[in-house]
Amino acid sequence: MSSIKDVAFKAGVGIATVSRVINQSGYVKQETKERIEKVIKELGFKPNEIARSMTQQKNHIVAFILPNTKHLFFGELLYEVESALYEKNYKLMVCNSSERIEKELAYIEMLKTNRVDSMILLTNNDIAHLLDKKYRIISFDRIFEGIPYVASDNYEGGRLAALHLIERGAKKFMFIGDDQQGSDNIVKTEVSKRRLAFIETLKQKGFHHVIEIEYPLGNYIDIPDEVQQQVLLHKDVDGIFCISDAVAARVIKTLELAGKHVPSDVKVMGYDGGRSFLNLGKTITSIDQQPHLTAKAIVDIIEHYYKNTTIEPFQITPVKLVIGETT
Amino acid sequence: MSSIKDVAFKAGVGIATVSRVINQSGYVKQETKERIEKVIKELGFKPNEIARSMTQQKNHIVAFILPNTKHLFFGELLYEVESALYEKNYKLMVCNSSERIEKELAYIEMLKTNRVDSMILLTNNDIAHLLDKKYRIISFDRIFEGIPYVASDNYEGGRLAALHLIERGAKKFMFIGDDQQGSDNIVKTEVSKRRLAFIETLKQKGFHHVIEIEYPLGNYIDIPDEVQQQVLLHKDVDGIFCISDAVAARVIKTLELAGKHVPSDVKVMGYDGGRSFLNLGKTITSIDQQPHLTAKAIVDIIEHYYKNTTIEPFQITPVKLVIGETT
DNA sequence: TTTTTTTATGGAAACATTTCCATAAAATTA
DNA sequence: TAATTTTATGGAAATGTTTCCATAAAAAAA
Repeated sequence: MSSIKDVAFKAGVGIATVSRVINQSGYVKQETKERIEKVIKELGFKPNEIARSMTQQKNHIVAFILPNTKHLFFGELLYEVESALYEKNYKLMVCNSSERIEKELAYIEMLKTNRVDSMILLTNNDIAHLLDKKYRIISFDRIFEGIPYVASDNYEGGRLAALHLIERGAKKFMFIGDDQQGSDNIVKTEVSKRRLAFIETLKQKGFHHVIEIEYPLGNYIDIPDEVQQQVLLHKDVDGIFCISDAVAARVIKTLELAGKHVPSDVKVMGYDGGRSFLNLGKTITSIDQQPHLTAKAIVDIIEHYYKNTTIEPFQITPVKLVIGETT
Repeated sequence: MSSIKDVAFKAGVGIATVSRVINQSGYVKQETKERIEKVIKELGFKPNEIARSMTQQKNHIVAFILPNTKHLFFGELLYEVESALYEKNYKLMVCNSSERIEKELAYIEMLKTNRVDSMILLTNNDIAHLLDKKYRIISFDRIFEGIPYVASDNYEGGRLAALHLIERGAKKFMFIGDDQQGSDNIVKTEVSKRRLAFIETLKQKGFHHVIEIEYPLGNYIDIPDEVQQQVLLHKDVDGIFCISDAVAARVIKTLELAGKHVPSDVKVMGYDGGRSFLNLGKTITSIDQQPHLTAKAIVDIIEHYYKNTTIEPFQITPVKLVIGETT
């Protein structure tokens, strides 16, 4: 690979002049510029990004720590984030933490040693104290002291769910979601507002009793048996709001295996947009977090980090009710 | 951030000696080594990976170009590849090409300018001619001249599917899969062996007529209406093998909406392991590509690139029949 | 014309490492 | 003891850029 030196030599100029042409900075005579550009083309010269990172002590790479790309919602979010970053000429590095704090820490170390530009963090571990303020960190859906975050409007999501289930005639409600009594190092999440809004909205409409079922955090794929048993225990429930489509799918299956019909006996809602293309049965009524909007907000904050030093503390993006066949 | 210079100064040694300690190379007196290590700890020194990349002209990053992380199988594969790379201390960069050749090319450019170690390529575009042999490229499931590739045993997958459907009593078969008459720039894929093996195996067992239905390549999420119509046209078919679980799910839904029962009327198989956690209805009988094995094979080849210069031309990993409720 | 400003250019330092080479001390062998 | 080998160390070059600074030519202003 030819270097800037080769270009300078062949064009009969100094390397500083070539650098100015590449970066379109400073003064360069039109004639000289054209000559240099011609040589660049001839040699097929491309600036070495590593050397550039060297002088600038940063590398135009954004790292994304998330639990697991196997989870459909995360796959979608990853897709949207990568697309949005690509537009701005950033590269994306991915870390599946599997919720393991040691892997998260290893990647944070990488953030420092590789001079990664910024890092998007999606975790339930409280690692805020390890994050020096000088690093550009954006949290998704989790609130860490002093760190900007992006989340979709979880409160509105919960509210829409409540209103929709009421509208469809449900009278007795259940919420199935994250365990709020988690261990010490679990951080405050925006997600918890789904539950809050659901319950508050129902209360406003005169429904004061909501059955709440907890399931262990971080368990994105398998839903524990005890949750399924709990679901079947409350036979009079006719409106269920689940923390995610994945949970909703399991709940629906549990109900149907037990002889209940969805939606005529029980209406069930999920969360994440019901976009599963491997959906064999009914389409799920769901709240769409519109990951393209959250991704855009994340990238906006990353850009913001560059232009201003004052940082937008947080961004809440709108959600949307998607009506399927389960309500 | 403190540099190797700071460490050298504080420990009263030259920077070359510190470098030797960091890299465990050359001679360093035990006593000196301990003193340096103490200083490293005190200063919290971490070697700057960008500077390291600078001298070595490579950066311990592997890029993965794939169509779309929203597709569950790709999400799984990505997960496994990242996990396997992490063990070997590589970082993973992700590119969703959306099958757009210009985005693939932009990332290949990046491979060159960023001195990325190696690149995993999953594409239907024939971009082999653009890939200089000096770059470390591994192809997944696609065959490019002179480029090593990894694929799961697609032939065996097709064979297992045929045998299983026969065993379950099917008599009249259908295959639904990738359009083989694609445009010029579509490359030879390992995937095509699924179809081949399916048909050959059926022939061996005395079933000579298999209905083949094509659907446009690269269409991972939506399955065209014409495919659905074709499926319903052949009313006597009782054994269907689909190119992926995503396709199978749609086919099953199509059949059931038309009043056919799966599996009593028609047996349907998919491909990719049937692991959809948003599976509302039946679990799908499928061929598991065991992405953890393909991921390991990919990383093995990447490692191989370093140790030997002669390259293993390809690796075929085993598949597994997973029996669900659709056969 | 002289002075000032603007335009144009290149040399060299800096970024943080690794590695080659030279040198010297210590250990081993003759 | 002398010669050789092994161990130990540091200086300096090299990696490919950007950027600061100096210098000079050209253009504008006085």
